[in-house]
Amino acid sequence: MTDNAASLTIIDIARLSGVSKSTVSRVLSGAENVSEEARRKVTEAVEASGFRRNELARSLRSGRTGMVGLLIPDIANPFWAEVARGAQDAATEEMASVLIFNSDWDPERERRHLMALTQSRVDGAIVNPVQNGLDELSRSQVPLVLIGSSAERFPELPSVGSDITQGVQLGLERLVQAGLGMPALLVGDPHRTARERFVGAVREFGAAHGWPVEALRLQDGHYTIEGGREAMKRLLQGGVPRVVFAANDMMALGALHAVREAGLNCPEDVAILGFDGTPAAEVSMPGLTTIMKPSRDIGRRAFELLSRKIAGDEDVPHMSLPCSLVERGTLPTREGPRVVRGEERTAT
Amino acid sequence: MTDNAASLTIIDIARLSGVSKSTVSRVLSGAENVSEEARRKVTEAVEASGFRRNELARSLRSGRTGMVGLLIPDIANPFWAEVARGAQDAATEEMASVLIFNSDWDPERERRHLMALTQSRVDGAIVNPVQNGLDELSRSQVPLVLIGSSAERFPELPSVGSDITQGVQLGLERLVQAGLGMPALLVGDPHRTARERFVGAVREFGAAHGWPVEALRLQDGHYTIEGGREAMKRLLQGGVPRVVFAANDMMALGALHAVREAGLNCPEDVAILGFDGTPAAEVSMPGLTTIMKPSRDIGRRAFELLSRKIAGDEDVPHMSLPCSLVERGTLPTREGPRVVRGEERTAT
DNA sequence: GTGAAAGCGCTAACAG
DNA sequence: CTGTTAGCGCTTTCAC
Repeated sequence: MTDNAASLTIIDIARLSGVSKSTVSRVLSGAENVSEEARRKVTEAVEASGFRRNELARSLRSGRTGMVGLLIPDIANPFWAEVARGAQDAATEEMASVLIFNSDWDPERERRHLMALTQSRVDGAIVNPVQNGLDELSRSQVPLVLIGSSAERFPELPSVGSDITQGVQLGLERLVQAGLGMPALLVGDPHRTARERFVGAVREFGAAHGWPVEALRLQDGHYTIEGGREAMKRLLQGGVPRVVFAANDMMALGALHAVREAGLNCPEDVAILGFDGTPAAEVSMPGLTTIMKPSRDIGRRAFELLSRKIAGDEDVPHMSLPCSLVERGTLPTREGPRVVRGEERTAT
Repeated sequence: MTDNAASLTIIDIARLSGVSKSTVSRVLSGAENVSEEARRKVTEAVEASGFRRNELARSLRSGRTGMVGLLIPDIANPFWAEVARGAQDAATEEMASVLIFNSDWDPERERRHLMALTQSRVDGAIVNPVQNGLDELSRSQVPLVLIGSSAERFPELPSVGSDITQGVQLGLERLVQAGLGMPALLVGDPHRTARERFVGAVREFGAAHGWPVEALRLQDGHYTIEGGREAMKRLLQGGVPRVVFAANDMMALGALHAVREAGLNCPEDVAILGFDGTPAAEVSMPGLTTIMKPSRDIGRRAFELLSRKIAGDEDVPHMSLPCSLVERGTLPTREGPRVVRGEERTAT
């Protein structure tokens, strides 16, 4: 094996195997119309020399890089890490790779990374938009798939998100089965569309089940453990609720702390249901029962949709992936731990 | 602004601004020897047309892609996600981007991704090696920086890791300050070099402090919550230790569960110290006091070293980054919560 | 200071 | 089936 295999070109291989560079190219890209003889000679030369085709040149010529961009708020956030992993898995299967950028929920960074993306000539991009003006990308013709609830602001673009309405229903049904009534709600940032969706779904379900929704108790708080603990404390001051449903796991975990600190027991005195599916929810005592968002699947499906769009498919749909219920210890027991899933929905 | 700005080339800009494409290229790459007049005209044309230079063509010509590869076991693992984030942050500052691949600790996958990396002509790569044969990459001349404790198998390559000896000392010093004696140890996979390092550091410290190290209690278990819980149960059967030091946070968390289940209190009856710094350790009750590995910094420094190596620096060092102590609730209190840091070390 | 010309390594017609 | 011939869009001598 040659040592500086890196600098070998297809011309060297052509010389080594006594054919033209076109033939080498054909063999390399697995074309059919090549004689066995030629294929063998080329293959041998390639293996003997350790040659690797220069993907850069190939991309320049073919216009395809085999790379897609992924623009998310923060890879260090477990939810987004799962999404990224899903996208990578799908990409790997199609021999593609993923370029990841973090926006930190900052429109300016988002804009800059969007530019970097288009310049590096990715074949397409998956983005969780934090701003309204997606001009940069939509103008630059890069095939795009949106992820997350904020995607709804761009109905013209394909998207995949979690079906939070279905998730809420799943949780609420679990509550009625356990004989619990309407939960008090712990919710986060009032500006996110996710919050409205969450509360709306609870109201709807409640109305359909004869709950006194006008008396629904809502406590706002910051989207963190501390925020959840404090919101729960405030809630407790207005009377101990039999069950609380938090819009995210961190707040639910904080609520669990607050319940304990108030000298109450979970799930005996107050039951808690979370929403997210963060790994951290597994380690609390008791473990948090929660509605899990299909994070990894979101990434995977987003890549698949993007793939279709890159291939020229005109009407790539909006997808809503079902949440699942993961039973741990913060709700009164039913028949033991299990996972309930919903069905995937697609709309164009 | 033109609509299909994507398909514009530097020749179009040349025509639009009435200069040659060489001049356009010069302006674009910020060369000095260009008249103000020309620079202005080109700049205007670029802005008016929304032109974006094709990085692919640039890369092909210049041999630089501005991309580095990052090959880690699993981006969905919080530790590696932090490492990735650190590398990305550093990369962004230098206008570079990061291509992430997951090996899942599988040598075969590692090999395949390594090949993909070299073919996409990244400028260099940061890898956590899972196998001994790094032939693929080392042969292919791609600048490389290793991360993680397994990096030591390749002394010829620059690397950055966490100083686990220092981390262990930090924890142990904290124990003696709290008046606690030699801890029982909860350790994971016997084959990883990390384990030996951990135990070795405890023995060394113990010997220096007159501990009866020959009586050191060691309990093996799987590197998970469940594994920790079971290992702790076994340990408990041989007598309740005053304090246990787990080689990783998941096991420590499991131990916490086991202690509770045995009707004991933490930290009153048995104190627990973890090692890792996973976010999940924050949510237990009490929160886990632990030694935190400098994960994000590892990623950042690795990128910086790689950058030097790409720039042609011949003697890029091995780096050992200090761990820090994060106080939460599983050790008897001292003066309240705080973080203690160590110092960074470099060796060539 | 500027333009012309020659590629970077590969793919894709187009003839044979 | 195979070789020849043009480029992909850009950078980079090399003259002027």
